[in-house]
Amino acid sequence: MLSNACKYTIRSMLYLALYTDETKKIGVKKIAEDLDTPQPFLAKLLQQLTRSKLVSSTKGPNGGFFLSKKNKEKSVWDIIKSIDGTEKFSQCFLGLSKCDDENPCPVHSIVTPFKQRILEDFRDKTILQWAEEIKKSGTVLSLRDFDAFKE
Amino acid sequence: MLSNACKYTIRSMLYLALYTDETKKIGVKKIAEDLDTPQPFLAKLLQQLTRSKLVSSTKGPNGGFFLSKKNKEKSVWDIIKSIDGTEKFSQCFLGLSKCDDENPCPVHSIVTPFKQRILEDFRDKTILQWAEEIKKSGTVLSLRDFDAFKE
DNA sequence: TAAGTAAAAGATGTATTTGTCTTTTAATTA
DNA sequence: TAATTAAAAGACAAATACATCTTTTACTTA
Repeated sequence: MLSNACKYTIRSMLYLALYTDETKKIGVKKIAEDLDTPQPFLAKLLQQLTRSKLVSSTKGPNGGFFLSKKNKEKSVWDIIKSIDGTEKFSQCFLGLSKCDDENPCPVHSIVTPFKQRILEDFRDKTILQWAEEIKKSGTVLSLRDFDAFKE
Repeated sequence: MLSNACKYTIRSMLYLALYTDETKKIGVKKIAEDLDTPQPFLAKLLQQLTRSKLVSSTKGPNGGFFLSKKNKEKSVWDIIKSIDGTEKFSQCFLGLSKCDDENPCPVHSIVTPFKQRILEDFRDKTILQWAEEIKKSGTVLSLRDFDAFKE
C-alpha cells in the first residue's frame, strides 16, 4: 500500500515531531542512523518534503532538519500526497477496473470500511497528534537503540 | 498490497472458475483479451500457477487453461503464496520493525482487524465460492465487454 | 573573511517488477 | 505421420523503485 520511501518519510516526520523544533535541529546522518534507513536515500526524501513545505531545514553548522509549529500541524495524508500520490487509495484491492457499491468485488465490503477508517486518521489527525500517541504508547520507531539527544 | 501480477492471476482464476472445466478450456490469448491484461505476461503467470498445481492446462488443438474440480477448491491465499509470497501480510503497515499489540504503531488497531478479516476470506473461501459470489453480484472482471463462450 | 558544516541538486548505479519475443515441446486431427 | 495448435521455457527489454555518489550552495562561527 505504501512504498518504502513513504514509510521512511512518515517515520522521519514522527521522529522530527518528537525530537526537533525551531531551536533543536537534527542532521540526516543522525536521523538515518536512528531510524535505520539508507542515509542518502532519506536525504533525497527529506529534501522533497522540504520543497513541499512539510519539513523545515537550515544549512551549515548546527543546521539540519526540523519541524516548525506549522509543520507539525500537517497530516500524514500530506506526506503520502507528496511522496506516493493517492491513486492507490482509490483503486480496487483486486485491481478490477469497475468496482463500487453497485458492482462490488469479492472483498469490497471488507476493504471499503477499512480504507475510510484509515483515511480519517491520515487526513484528520496532525503529525503532532500522531507523535503524542506514540510517546504515550511507547512505540519504537526503529529496532536500533537510539538517544535523540545524544551527540 | 498485492502486485499487478497477483491481481492478474486472481482475476484469471476467477474467470477460469466461471467459464472453464475439464471439458471446456480457454487459451491465454482469449483470457488476456477478455481480462484486458498483457498477454505474454499473463502466460508466464499461468504457467507458474500450473507448476504450482493451481491451474490445469493441455497443449495442442482445443487445448488451453482450465480449472479442474480440485483446482476450484483452492483458495486465493494459495494464489498469493505462489505469486507474491505472504510477507507483506505480516509486516507493519508503516514499516516499523517492532509493531505488535504491546507496541502498536499509530494505525495498528485499525490495520490488524482488517488483515484478520480479509485473511479469513483469502484462506477459508474456495475459488469456487468467490466465483459464485461474483456471478450473484454481477461483478465485472474487466471493463472490456466479452463473451466467454464466443469463438 | 576564511574554514567548516550541512543541506540542495544532479548524475549515476542497482534491483525488482513488469512486460515481450523466440524457440521448444506436447497434443490433436486430418 | 504431417500439419496445426497451444502451452512451456528461457532469453531479452523497459519501467520503476530503491539507493548512492559527487559537486554546489548556503549558513555559522572563529
